[in-house]
Amino acid sequence: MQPAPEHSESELLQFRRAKLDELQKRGIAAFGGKFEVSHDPGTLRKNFVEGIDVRVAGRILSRREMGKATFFDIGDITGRIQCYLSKSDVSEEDYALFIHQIDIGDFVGVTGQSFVTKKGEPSIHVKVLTPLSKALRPLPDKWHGVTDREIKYRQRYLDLISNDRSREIFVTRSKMVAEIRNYLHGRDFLEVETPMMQDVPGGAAARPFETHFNALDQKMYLRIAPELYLKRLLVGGFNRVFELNRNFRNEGVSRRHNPEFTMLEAYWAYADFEQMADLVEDMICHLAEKFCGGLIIEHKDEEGAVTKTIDLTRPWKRVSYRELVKGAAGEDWFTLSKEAKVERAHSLGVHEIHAGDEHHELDQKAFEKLVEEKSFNPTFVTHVPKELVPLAKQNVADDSVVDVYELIINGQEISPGYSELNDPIVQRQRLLDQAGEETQKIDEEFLLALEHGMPPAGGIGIGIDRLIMMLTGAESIRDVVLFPQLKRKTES
RNA sequence: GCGCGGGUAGCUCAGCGGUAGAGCAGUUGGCUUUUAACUAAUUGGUCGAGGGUUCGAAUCCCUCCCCGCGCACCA
Repeated sequence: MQPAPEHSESELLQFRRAKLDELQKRGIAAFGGKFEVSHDPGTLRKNFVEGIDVRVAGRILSRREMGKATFFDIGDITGRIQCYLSKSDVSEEDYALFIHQIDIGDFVGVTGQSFVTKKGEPSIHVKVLTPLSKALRPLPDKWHGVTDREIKYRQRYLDLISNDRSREIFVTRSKMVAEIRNYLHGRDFLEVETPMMQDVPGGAAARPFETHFNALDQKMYLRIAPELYLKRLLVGGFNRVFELNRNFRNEGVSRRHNPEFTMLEAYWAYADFEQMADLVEDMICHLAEKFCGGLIIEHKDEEGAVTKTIDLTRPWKRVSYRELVKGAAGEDWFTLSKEAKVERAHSLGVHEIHAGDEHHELDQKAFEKLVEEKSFNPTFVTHVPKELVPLAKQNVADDSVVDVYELIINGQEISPGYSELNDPIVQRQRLLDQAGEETQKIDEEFLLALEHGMPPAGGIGIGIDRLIMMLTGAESIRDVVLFPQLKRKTES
């Protein structure tokens, strides 16, 4: 891509260009090549050993010039380490080169010895400094970093360079995702990849993104869920299987929604939703203990004050949907007329509710506003009305509800779990009932697979982004997604 | 899509009808254990874009663009 055309290049950029020219004039590779490193900057500082030879590379993040000597910090995603360069160690010419041609923001390699300064700072006494890459633009404010949300998201690299907190979140996310895979592999789940481009977008109720397959001249959709393919694998004999990857939903963006989001789905043959709840509870606690220092998760604001505390101590509450709604909206809620429900909701401060809706929609609205958004500690909501969940088994004792849980933590749904519906005849009818109102196509290939026999199974989905938000205390999904979707920035 | 808030130097922000400001970064110096180093001097702006009101607009009005928050759709 070409750099954006500018009326007149700012002085800042001109100086850096001039420095680049000077380096090249002297035959120094401004954009260097291989540099063998013995340590990463942050790793060296963490496991510091004094008096050893080291070769470390990184970006210059700050510097403190003191005449004939200079301290500077180099760093990367692992952290930073201080370097000390003295005029007496290098030639006058080289020292001047460092002062005048090397900037904060440049990548350099340092060769030298580890030592500790008077003030106790682990440092590298630099003997050779190797320019590795010239930065033609300056870094954000060294103290405040980038705070402009738009720059944070559009130029995430600047956020990562300058904000410790962002760096920590994304490193933690990566480790958590790896640990989730380990956890499932350790329980003999096989990871698979199923189509992201689908002919019939199924497995959830959501508007899909559309695309076109030129070679076949056919409309395709980005998947809204992998569920119907993973169930085909249950039919095929994969008795423990999972997929951890992206879903796409063509809907609004918000603090809790990114149109592409990461979902874990796992299916376990011969299990039921309660066994899946045990699995999820154990897995999330495992992550919290491994990465968050325990089961008490504190969310903090900018100043470090605790704004929210989530207690993951087991066992987690398991309560039926109706009990929760009754507890929040009144014991008589389910006996009320539509109008009475709306009136009751208004009196409880819920105004986004309309008498024109079906009863189950009114119930769901009351649930979302009065229960879900106010539940921070984990709650497995069980016995959910069947209208809301067409792919789960109906309860034997009460066929108006399904054998599922919906796990609520941090005021959001983090994970649903089902006893999966494996009766092809009932499944067809349930899909038809839903398709009627949503005008969705039926995935006949999926039903064909079910007709060949799918073992009874438990299944889960876990919204990974929201899970990471909950565990890291991020307030917005954009703080746990490296490159969140933003509107195209037009010339103006 | 609707409502509210925001967009000023590379970054963080102040200014809110009367000559465009500060800190950091940058530039030129001083300083060989500093760490938001210190210190002297100094450069840097189509005030998001376009239109209007006014003697005069970063500031008031209109339209548009982008970001954030809330609502709606949804996980």
